Amino acid sequence: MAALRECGADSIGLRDVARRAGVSPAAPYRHFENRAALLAAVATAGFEAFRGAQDLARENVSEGEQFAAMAHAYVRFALANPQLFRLMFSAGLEMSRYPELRAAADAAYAPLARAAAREDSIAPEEVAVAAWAFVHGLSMLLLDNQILGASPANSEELVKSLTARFIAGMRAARLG
Amino acid sequence: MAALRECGADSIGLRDVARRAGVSPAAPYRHFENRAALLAAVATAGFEAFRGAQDLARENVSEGEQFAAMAHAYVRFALANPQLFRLMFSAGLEMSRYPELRAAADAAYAPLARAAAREDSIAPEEVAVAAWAFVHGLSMLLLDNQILGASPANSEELVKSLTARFIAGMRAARLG
DNA sequence: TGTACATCAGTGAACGCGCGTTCACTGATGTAC
DNA sequence: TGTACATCAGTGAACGCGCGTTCACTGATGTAC
Repeated sequence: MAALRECGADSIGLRDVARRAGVSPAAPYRHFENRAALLAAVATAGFEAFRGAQDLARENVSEGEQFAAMAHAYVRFALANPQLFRLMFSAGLEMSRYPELRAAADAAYAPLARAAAREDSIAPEEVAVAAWAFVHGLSMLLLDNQILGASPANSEELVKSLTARFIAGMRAARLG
Repeated sequence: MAALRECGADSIGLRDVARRAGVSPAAPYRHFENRAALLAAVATAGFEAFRGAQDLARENVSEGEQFAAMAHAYVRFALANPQLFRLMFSAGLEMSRYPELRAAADAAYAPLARAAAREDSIAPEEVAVAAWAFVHGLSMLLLDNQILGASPANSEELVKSLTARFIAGMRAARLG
């Protein structure tokens, strides 16, 4: 069920979901209180899949390369599931009203944050947020086609070199 | 006219704009071909205002502090004009169909890119995009209330220290 | 100076559409006796 | 083993709504002669 709307159009609606599930528009109300609750559930599933991708990315990778691998996976997930990614981060869902969503989002962020925090023992939380901002911004700009000369299709090299550069910055600052 | 919709609600519609301008729903068609053209025009004005804010931020600031000043201004603009910012970056406007929009967006990015490029003479364009991704991601995460413990209201300190950290990284990597 | 005309921003009513949501209902499933 | 009943996912029609867009129109403004 969660898979359907990842490749969706411009926005996600309750009727869309019902249609794709081959079911009448009223059927979702058997399972969700309203549209927002449904979206929250989809976003929660999205964060869980995202977390899975992050965990997968850091498997069989030496500790020093984990952050890079997860950053690549972060952007790849965004580009592969644009609608889902937007829903997860920019749909204005009230996390406070959906505790599982909050939990899933936090859990999804944790591995990346941990890997980034390892790079700076003095201010681990700060460096984690900075790293997050970097990969998230890169994802967004690519998704929104804002970077002149880069498209979601040909972005892999750009992502790799920018990430390497960012990591070099983190490490150099730590040593200095 | 451009000022009205900055404090708008969840999304911007043609009828919204007409309503706020105190005018009938059909009136905008005297000036714009359709909704997309109107949004493109608003976004263009947004980028021009954004560019103005960036230019203002780097005035009377020593060269070494320009990037920091512009990064702060970038985030401040996003938080002060959430709807406009989203329209500019995430509304899926086809820049190729609206050359003035493309031009305004490029012009708005230029000052920040130039300041970032000064920090690394070997790969100035790369460092510019990385810096952009960082400030953009920070803006987005704050706007979307994703950062636990930070809200648009109390974010100033966080932005300052993260930016300082990012700059330290850029500079340390350059020297190393 | 005065009249005729083109221009053009704005009107207001209407259109078709898809949305979220409600409603009384149907029909299959599983459990109690 | 068979009957009665509760549960519950899904139906399909309807609701009110706001949207983007079209249409024939009005009325003011400025220009040509």
